[in-house]
Amino acid sequence: MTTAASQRLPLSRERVLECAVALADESGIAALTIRTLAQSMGTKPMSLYYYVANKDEILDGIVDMVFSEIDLPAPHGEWREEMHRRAQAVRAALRRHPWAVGLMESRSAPGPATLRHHEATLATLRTAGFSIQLTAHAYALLDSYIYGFALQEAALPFEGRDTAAEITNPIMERFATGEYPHMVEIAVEHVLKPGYDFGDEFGFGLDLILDGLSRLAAGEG
Amino acid sequence: MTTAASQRLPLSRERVLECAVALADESGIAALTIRTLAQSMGTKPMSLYYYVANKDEILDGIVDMVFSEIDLPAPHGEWREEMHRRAQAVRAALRRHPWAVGLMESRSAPGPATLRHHEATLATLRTAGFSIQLTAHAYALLDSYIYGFALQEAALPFEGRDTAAEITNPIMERFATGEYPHMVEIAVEHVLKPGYDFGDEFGFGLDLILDGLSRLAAGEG
DNA sequence: TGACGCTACCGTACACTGTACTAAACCGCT
DNA sequence: AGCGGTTTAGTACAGTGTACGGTAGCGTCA
Repeated sequence: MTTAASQRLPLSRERVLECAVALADESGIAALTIRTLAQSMGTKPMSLYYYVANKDEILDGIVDMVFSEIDLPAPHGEWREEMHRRAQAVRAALRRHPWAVGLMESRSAPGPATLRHHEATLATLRTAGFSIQLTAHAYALLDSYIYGFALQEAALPFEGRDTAAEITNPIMERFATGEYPHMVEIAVEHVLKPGYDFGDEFGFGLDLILDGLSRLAAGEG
Repeated sequence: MTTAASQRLPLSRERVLECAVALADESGIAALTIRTLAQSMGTKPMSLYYYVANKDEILDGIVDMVFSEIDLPAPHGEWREEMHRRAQAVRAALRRHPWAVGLMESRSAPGPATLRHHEATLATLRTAGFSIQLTAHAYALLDSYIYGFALQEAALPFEGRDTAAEITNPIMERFATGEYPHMVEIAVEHVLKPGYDFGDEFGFGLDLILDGLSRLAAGEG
């Protein structure tokens, strides 16, 4: 009686979304099709439609799964510390799941985890004494920066420390014409230096933004 | 002799890309298929493949077309003014072509217009006396903010001034449970006020970032 | 006992996608 | 007139989301 069917976990909406995230992480969002997803779960395509209305719902669902991995900021903590931690946490999540950045543009129905995340962030700023206006400004600014940075990271053809050189060198040769001297300069003198990691640039911008907000918050409070 | 065929413009790579941009603007990037594109040009799908290797090349091409619409910054101008103008120009272009933001994540082969744009921007910062390190930091920061803002704008279900209210009101009713008090507060006291336009938030963050960079540049120079 | 409906799952079929392969039409040359 | 490269089309195929219609196993009730 130990058939494959009896051994495998029962289907559920949760499990469908978990497997969808895993599949997108491994093979990219383009490889996430109803058929491959069903196969990865040991089922047939149409079985999934019992738990999920359509593929769009899967896409909305996995974006919300990503938010559910992110620790919420503490509304009564020190705002700058909380915003710093949150920013790093969001970036880390988007790095683990690069497909999520591109997905956000097309999905407009936020899930419960997403809403909880937004709510906790707004609460932290308001509790710290930010005016409504400044809260809105700050949130738009911080999220724009975080998402934009994640977008650029996702677009990079290399990942992490040192690997830049291997990839970039062949490309650089096309630039030997001298048409792009400043790009070459930045590449040679900065990006191709050993130990370079684009991800390290994140902290610079984040601190600059938080410094600017500090100044404004002090002026308000 | 005035057949449809003789009247229509001759095909060319340029025209294929122009029509692709127009189609994506009108109907969204998902509607841009080889068949719909061919139909919009009054020809048959396979004819396009003479001018373009495959669909990926079309996608790379239209991203580059978007960059080609953006005025280059002047390397010898006042850097802050040039960066301000450039940021606004990029955002405006990404607003006209919202699909471009999502596309950037998946395309990693930059076209000539894209490269020229990067080169001119880097040149402006370096000419203004920014160190290599600060130039790299500043560029990553500015572009992250611009792209992230455009991403959020593209995800909004409404567009421009005032229309927020019409869309948001029905959604708000679901929040009447009191689970998200701060989101409701921001919505009621800020977003739903007459004259609100999310796009106006762009200037706030941009000025904050440029202020921060000014301080650092002054410290360097 | 047998009819019933509910849950969980699946097989088939259809319209649509990108594009490989093949063939035909066109056009400037000798 | 005929050749050869350039340009355009037709057909076909595998892969996509999913509508439609099952089926197998259950508990409930007459």
